Amino acid sequence: MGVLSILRESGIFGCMETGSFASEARHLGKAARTRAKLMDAAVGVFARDGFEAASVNEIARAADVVNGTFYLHFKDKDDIAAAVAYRIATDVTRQLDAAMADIGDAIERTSTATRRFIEFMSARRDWGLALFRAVWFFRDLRGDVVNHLRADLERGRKQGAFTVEIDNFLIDTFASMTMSALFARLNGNVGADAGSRVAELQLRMLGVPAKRAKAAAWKKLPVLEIAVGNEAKKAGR
Amino acid sequence: MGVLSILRESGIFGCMETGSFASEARHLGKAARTRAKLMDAAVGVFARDGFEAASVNEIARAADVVNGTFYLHFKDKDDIAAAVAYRIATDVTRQLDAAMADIGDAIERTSTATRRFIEFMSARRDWGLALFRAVWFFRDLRGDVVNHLRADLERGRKQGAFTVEIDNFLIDTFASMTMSALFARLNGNVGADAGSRVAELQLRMLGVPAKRAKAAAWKKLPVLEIAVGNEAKKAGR
Amino acid sequence: MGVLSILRESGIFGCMETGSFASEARHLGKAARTRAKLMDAAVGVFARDGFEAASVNEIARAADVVNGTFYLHFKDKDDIAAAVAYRIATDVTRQLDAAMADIGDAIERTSTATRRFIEFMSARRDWGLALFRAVWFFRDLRGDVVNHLRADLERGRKQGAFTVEIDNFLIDTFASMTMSALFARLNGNVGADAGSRVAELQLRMLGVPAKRAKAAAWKKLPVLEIAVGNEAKKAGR
Amino acid sequence: MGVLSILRESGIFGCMETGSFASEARHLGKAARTRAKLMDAAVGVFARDGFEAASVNEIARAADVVNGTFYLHFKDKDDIAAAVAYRIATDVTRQLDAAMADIGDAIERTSTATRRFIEFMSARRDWGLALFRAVWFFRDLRGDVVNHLRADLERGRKQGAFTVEIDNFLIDTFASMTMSALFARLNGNVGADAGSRVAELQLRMLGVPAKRAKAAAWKKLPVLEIAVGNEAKKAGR
DNA sequence: AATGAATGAGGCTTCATTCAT
DNA sequence: AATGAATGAAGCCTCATTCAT
Repeated sequence: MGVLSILRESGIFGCMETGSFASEARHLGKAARTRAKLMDAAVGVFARDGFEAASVNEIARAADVVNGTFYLHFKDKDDIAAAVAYRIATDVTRQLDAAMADIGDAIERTSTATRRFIEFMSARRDWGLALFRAVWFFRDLRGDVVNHLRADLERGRKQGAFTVEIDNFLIDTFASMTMSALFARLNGNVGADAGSRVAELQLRMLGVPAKRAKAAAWKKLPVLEIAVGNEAKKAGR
Repeated sequence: MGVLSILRESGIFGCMETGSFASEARHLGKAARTRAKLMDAAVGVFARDGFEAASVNEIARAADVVNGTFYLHFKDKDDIAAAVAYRIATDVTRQLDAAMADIGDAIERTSTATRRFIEFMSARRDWGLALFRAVWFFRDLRGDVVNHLRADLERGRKQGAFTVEIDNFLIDTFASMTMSALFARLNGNVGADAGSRVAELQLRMLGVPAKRAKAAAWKKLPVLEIAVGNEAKKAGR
Repeated sequence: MGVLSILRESGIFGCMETGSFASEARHLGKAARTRAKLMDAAVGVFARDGFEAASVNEIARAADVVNGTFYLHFKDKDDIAAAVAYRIATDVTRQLDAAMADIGDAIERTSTATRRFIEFMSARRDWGLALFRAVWFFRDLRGDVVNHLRADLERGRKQGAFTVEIDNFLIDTFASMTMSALFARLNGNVGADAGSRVAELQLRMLGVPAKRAKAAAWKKLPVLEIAVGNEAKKAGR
Repeated sequence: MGVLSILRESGIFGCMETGSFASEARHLGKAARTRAKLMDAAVGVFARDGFEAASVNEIARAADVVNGTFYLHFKDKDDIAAAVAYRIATDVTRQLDAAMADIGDAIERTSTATRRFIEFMSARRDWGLALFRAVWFFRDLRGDVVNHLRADLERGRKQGAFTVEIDNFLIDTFASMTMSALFARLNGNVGADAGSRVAELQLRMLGVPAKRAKAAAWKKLPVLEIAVGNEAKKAGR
């Protein structure tokens, strides 16, 4: 079974009408469902208005509960933002892990991480935009993701594939390139190849020869094959 | 006269007590002086509190005028932000132009632009932080600066120094790397070599051979030489 | 049996962990026990936060039941306050009655009532503080206690011991002196002799000669003697 | 000229329609007038609802300004309460001082202070009720008044007129008697002789012989003579 | 030009109370 | 009997904006 089918089964690339959190909480208690509704609403409002401009009232309204209900579930705006950030970080990390479980080569891993991250976050438009509008409050998201990234970069360094020093500065630079590409993608300033484009640039920056960089960054990801294929569907479920 | 001396005479690297805008407006009418005071105050407040959290009252208080006076000069917070952004963009552009007036080589120009920009914005800590805290409202700042950048990148492409396609996506990526380095610098996460470090990475990304990239990015900038000596003026370039 | 042993057996001077009301309701139905738990909690919260600042939610939390349960037992905060006040008034009256059953002399009765009241309410710190923090809502408490007081004062008047007119104004004044002493005691502004001190002042005010007033107010109360001795039991009644 | 005529001329016993603070601020700036209006309104609301139940919104409404205006003049409810308490304390102290300037005998001073205080506070019904409903927040009021009281009591002790020890406990008891009488007066439970009645009781308590106590407490205060007489006006000064 | 008092909308938060389970 | 989620009114406070002086 291919990578994307995993994603698919997890419901992540499914329809978003009811909100990702809410649909996961469908079978939980009432409180959990309301909490999830609020979190979905918060993501939406953060995405639309940005974190600062978002108001608790607005989040509650978007979640279709009265404002008082909000405080039954969260202490304040920071609280729900932290909850959302944590959930997104967890989800992203889990998905990337799954998507890259069987890739050993550092060059492949590095470019795949960038491409999958952008793919994933643009599929969940609200998440991506919320990230975009509230970067500073989604700081936590960085932790895990960055740790994985660092590991891959260091592996590449040891394998001799990358010729730059791996430190926080490099990682920040690398990450900001990915973010910039994601934002361009979300804003419609670039097509579906945003991931490949930026991945290629990143590899070049790291010291990968141009040719190899292009090959790795544009290599078809198993995903696509599975997405269209027939036997995939069988395998799908 | 050398590059830095231009910067110096412009008062930019001097002390900031009275605020950059106010000191420039010293000889203008009272209205212009108040307007400048407000703009300086706004930069400071944006830098300290971020754009969203900044309040008109706070800006007025920081400018030492009553709140009502604000509205004599600006329509609202967005208005003053735009004015500030425009002035900063103009200043930055002018300074970079001056600093790079006599550099012909695209590789040199590109890396110098990045390094000077970071140098300049970290010297004017408030400007940098305001940019940092209010990126979205300083969007306009991009316009001019980006145009110059595009010109240099295309020149490099034509000269055969750069081997990537120059389009908006590349420019965004390039700019986000510079920004990321500036922010790291302002936050104290990296030393004074932030400019060189990121410039080297940018050149590698653009296709400049590692050795050449390192040489260009870390080359001593004429600045210092020019600042002290007389013959430096000759040596300047 | 002596006076204090009555107090002791009633559990009043014992430890307060479970709350006075709750421990009395130990053998009643579940509803009664919950009601008692709520009343104990209410006293505690009134004592800590004052009546106005106390919230139904807080009382319920302190009683370890959910907020909805409160309304099964009381209409609102006033309702539970009234219930608490009634119970406290009843208890106090009962205890004072018991403690003074065998005292005939009006001077003795008057000073003993004041001293016992202060002793009793400072032993039950929560009750005293609740009284202190919610005087206006414990108005009802006055009724019974005041009636007894009036009887003693009038008796003293008839016996010729007191030389002032006994009316509501005098009783209010007398009561406010006792209260003031209790509050000073609860606040730690005066020691265990608060009762004797104020009783002496009250007797002087009523017209009792200074010497006699001092003697009556500072006379050792039977309590202690009775509490330990055996013959005390005889003396008891 | 007699004491009361001073009070009268000061406008204090005059009509209260516009509020004591506001009428004093009539000739000050707009801000001061609004501030005074708010303080008058606050006294009224405290008197009606008590301090805890009073809301900033309600005070603003009573002062006929919008709620936002409140915060232009006071930080919060505590702030205005402190301002009001300070003003009342100052006024009361000043009036009592004036009313007792020429009394030397401690017995006279003590009973006059009590009687004047009650007279003064019941004339300013709102002040008295506010004191009544918000004792804890008018703590500051005690400071000055109590210091004067202490001085008079100690003077009496030294003169041999009082035979009790003068300490905080006694002063608290004494003050609570005065308060109790004031409250009875405000509630209509006692007539205009409340001051004399309680003053007599206080003197007895302090050790003044019954006869002397009665004489001092019920002695006509110059006020009354002046209020009615003609020659008083001459004598006034 | 500037002042600064006033406005009123809107955000945050708590809490008494109800109601379906 | 008890639960606990939800409600919505009401209180607190800030702030952009206006306006008379």
